[in-house]
Amino acid sequence: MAKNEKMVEAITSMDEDFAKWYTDIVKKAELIEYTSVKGCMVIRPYGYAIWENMQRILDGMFKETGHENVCMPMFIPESLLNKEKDHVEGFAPEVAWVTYGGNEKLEERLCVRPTSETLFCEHYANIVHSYRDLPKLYNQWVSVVRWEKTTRPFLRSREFLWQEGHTIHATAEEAIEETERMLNVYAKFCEESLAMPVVKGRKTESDKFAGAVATYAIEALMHDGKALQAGTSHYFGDGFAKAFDIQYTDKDNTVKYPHQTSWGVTTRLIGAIIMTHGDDNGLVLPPAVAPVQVVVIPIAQHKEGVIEKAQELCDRLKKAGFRVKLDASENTAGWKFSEYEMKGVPLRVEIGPKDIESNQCVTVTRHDRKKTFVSLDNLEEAVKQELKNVHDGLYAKALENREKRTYSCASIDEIKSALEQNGDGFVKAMWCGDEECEDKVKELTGVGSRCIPFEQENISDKCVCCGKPAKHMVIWGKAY
RNA sequence: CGGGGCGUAACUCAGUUUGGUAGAGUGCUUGGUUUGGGACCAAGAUGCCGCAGGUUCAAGUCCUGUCGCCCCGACCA
Repeated sequence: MAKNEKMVEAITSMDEDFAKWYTDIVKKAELIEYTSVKGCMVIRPYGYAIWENMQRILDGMFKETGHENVCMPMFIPESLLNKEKDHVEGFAPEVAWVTYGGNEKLEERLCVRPTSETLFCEHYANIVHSYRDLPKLYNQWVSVVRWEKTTRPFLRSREFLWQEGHTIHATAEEAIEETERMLNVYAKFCEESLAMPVVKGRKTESDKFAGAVATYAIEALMHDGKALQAGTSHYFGDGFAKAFDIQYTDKDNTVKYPHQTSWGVTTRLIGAIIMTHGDDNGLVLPPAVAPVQVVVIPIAQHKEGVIEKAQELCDRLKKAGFRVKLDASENTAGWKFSEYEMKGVPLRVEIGPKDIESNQCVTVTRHDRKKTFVSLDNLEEAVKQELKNVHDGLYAKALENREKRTYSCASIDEIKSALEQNGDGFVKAMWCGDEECEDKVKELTGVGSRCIPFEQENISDKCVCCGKPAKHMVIWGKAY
């Protein structure tokens, strides 16, 4: 028991201080290291491997839906950024500027891309001339810079990695369809690869992307009851096309403006995984993106034949396509157990002299520490099943937390008391569509609008704030 | 940008009130004993005390300035 206490001491408990728990995890699981520039972090091999797995899966989904990867420059001349009014107003306060090249002051300053709509538009204006040139379905995997005032690893850093899809279409219908398609891709990815349930919906006018006609988002609920935007997809209409003079000649020989979209997810998703699945023993990784899915730990490894047998299991699992690691280091077995729990490895396989005698091994699932004795004859099949159990278990647990923390409220007082009694969470409440009411709800209750879910419910007929006829059910919450 | 906290060994921190040889635990290295939930013994290595001025015989400690980081708000992926 004394030993157990020591394990818990290593990480601040979630209940005691969620923010500190979070930073403990990112440091102790060796995901990141801080650098001398505020808000800029080193993503260490273990953290980066998670991102690489996400990239691989998402990139496959993008390719399947017809997209091509490109790479835009990282600098945007000020005049280019300024072309679309809403867009520049939204981003100007947080861009970083380059004013010198070597010792020479630049004629025109360059901003370090905070997002690349303007660059894609400039490019599209050059290459799109005919309906035959459409659509263009482009994506890029790059980093962007936003000079944030308050920073947190993965959740809000000054430089972050992301993918940004930018597409351009002949018709509004096609572009809207694309916007929805990619939002669905994100939702599918979150649920099937990250074991993270999400709510799909549309952002309110005040919350939409700078320059967009409509912004759609997937919203997830973290373990502490705060909401996290996990991905966004924007429909631009022809606003950018007009601002950047992108035109094409249609079949009917008339000149038209095309319609555009953009969509993105970022390394913030790593933060989402941590805060959705993690516990007081450390990180818990969904098997689909875990850098190491299975760790093999030899027990009493000094005894003859143990390491060899452990190596054999490791090789078999590798051959079967799992990401597997053997830890034959000098550390004690107990130390290794804690270490890989800290690092969130979904499944542990223990093999010792007693197991070898009876042709078995022990598997332990990370999220519930359930031990299972497995015959070595069907190791691969059992591991596959246990990894599925971890994924399903994580999803169920996350969903349960979200349901437990989702409150339907018909009045401001109901919102207040629900949050007070049960803690932060998603509040479902009706809204008249008026921005004044949106602001007032936030002011009175502390929760802001997260999205207008596609799946609507009728909580009541009246706006939760002003009592006038309601237009939508909105999900409200405190945001990261 | 407001409020709070903190910069001393790789990490966590003591030492600052009252100036006087730079400390502890963990980790690291070496050797030995251990090994089914963060083992034990012994020996060792490791410091521009964030940075720059100032006061003083003497500064980690006092004064002035400055930089950075963390947390909480407001804003954002």
